[in-house]
Amino acid sequence: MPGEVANSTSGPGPDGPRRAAVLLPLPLAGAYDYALPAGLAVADGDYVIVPLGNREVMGVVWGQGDGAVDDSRLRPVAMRLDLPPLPAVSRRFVDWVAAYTMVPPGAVLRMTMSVSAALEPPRAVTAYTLADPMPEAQTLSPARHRVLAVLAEGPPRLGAELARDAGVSPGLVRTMAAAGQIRAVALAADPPWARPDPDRAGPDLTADQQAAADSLRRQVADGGYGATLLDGVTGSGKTEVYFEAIAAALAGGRQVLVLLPEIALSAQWLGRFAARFGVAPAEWHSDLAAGLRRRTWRAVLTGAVRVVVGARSALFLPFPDLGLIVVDEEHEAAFKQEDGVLYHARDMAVARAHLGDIPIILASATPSLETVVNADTGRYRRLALPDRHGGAALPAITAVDLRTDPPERGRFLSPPLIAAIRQTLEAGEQAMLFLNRRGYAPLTLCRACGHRMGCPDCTSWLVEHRLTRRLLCHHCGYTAPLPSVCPGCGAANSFVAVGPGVERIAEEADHLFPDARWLVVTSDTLTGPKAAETLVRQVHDREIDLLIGTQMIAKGHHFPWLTCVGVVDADLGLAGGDLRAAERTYQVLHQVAGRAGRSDRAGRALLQTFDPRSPVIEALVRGDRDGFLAEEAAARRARGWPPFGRLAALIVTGHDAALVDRVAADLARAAPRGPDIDVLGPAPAPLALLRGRHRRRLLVKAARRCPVQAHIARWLARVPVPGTVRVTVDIDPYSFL
DNA sequence: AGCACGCCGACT
DNA sequence: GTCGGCGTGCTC
Repeated sequence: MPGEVANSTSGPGPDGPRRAAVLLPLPLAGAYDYALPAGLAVADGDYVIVPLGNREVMGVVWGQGDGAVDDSRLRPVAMRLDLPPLPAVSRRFVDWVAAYTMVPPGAVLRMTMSVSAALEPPRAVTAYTLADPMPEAQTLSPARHRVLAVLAEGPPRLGAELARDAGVSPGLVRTMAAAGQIRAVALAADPPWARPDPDRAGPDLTADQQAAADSLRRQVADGGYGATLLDGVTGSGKTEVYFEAIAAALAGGRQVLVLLPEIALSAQWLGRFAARFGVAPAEWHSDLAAGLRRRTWRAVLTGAVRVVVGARSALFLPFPDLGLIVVDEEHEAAFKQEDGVLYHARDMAVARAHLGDIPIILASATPSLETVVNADTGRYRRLALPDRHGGAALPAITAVDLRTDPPERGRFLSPPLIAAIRQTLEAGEQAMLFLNRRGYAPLTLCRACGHRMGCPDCTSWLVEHRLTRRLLCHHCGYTAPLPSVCPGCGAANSFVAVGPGVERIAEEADHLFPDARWLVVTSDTLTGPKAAETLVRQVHDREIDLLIGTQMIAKGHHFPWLTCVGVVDADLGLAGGDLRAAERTYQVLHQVAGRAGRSDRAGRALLQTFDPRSPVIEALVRGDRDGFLAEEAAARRARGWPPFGRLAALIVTGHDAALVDRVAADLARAAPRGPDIDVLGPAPAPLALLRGRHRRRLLVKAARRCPVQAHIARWLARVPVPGTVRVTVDIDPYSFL
């Protein structure tokens, strides 16, 4: 109401100016207080523009202000934006995530507002329609006639569209408008969002799928918080099952969020969604075009968008009426954000569901141990889909012992694997070679002096990439051409490539199978949704015989003629001190193996390993996922590791190694210790030097019920840290680098 | 996050 | 002698 004075946020006293706390999307310690000018009424959640220093920034009203800053220092709120407020549940979520991850709330708010010009009103666009009066026909060229003919058929058209349909240049359209031969009109830029239709008939479900779908539908209809693990083997049709839960939420008039680990590779997912609901969902990910990003963000806030599918950042969209969250491939490490605000999107999604009092579905063929334990203890419900859709069998997995069946010297494919691929190709079927390492060789050394090519800014070797003829640091992106002489001794032609990357495997495959049409698939070669689409089509049309790739080829595409998968180095992920190394190796190898034989053709997978007796390899060969998880759970319980205990990492970084060491040592001395909490370290991080900054790590190990954040907050408060040294807290770390 | 203020090398 | 590199500190 214009001129209204009383409102929910003004404070504190009757004498001073009315004030409002405004949270800014910046890493400040908390909300700042601003004065409310007479006549401006604001409520919690309102988007406002406020002065900050010599600029103006957008923020969100966050309560009434605590009065800690003197009235005289207050600056006035510049304006309130004409937008629906940030919903209360989103505000509580921001505060909750900030407290949990130990970052300033403004840093979390930034993730809910990460839209350039999000708050500008929709930009009007120019469209064209027939002029009145019409120009005299005989004076016009054929091209101009075509423009008029297109416009005569219907509503005003956008310039680019009109030009395309009339087969003329966009310039001609503008020329005609300037000459008054057609008329320019302003149109609202935001066309309405198509609504997914929950009542369309879905695909036929098996009895198992139907039972699971019915159960999920009931839960969504009943509403309220509840987490469900949808545990289905590869190819069991999990997606179709949770689509029914989405349908139920849509039928109830609620919004839905689906989180996927890799939105770029989800063309097939989008196709299935469109088949079920008639239209595509709204997408949300980091490389959305600016205009679409702004439009999508606004439409989520106004409720015009009903379903969003996105990467982890979609979790922070301002849904006013979210009724269901689905996290697909919930075990994926890609859900852990590893820079900026360090959070795990799956865990935060569960918290979001809790705060919103709505159901959440976690889907996976190889669920994380965390989720499995939550299901076992009854915190989560479990719905199992044990059978492959259409009765297709899981591939037979065998281990190839590299000690008894070694490759030729200087090569990486063993005789049994070569034979299997040859057989597959001769049968006219497709094969895949998996190696989770980009480039040609992970290490380049000088045969003459032993010099190893390392990154100047990181503790890591430079990886040779033959496609680009360069050395590349996979940690910081440093790149340099391969030098002509050794920087250590000056010898020429002395470099040897040590170890394989996918490019080297491709070279070997090309030599072994000269007639096969092969393709290397990595993040270097598969750069966008377009490229992914092309790849899928090429494999589908059998223009490719052999795929060679990294993790990117492990993802859920169904290729009916792909019947043989070779894992070049099954031991690769097991090295290093990562507590989830075995679990992750199981998940990724299971997923890769599952690419083979998904239709009526039997598939097989061969794992090259130096340790076929390791629990991971044995479990994969036996197909004993649950046995593996039980063993893994027992081991972690015995050591008090997650999910039976809690971890947090402190990473101390700075340019001055000695100073970093001193701060890390000071922190260790002041560390909290007790029956429920212990601190290990400091140790140089495995990447002791990253992007030119020296790193030391401390690891906090605590009991499950220990309030780790409170301990860490008190701890950091009693250790002075110079400004040049940064201490980052990683709650529930996934990476130990 | 910006943006200004603050001290040390290559230019007119 | 200045221009400007980015390290450090502040923004209600």
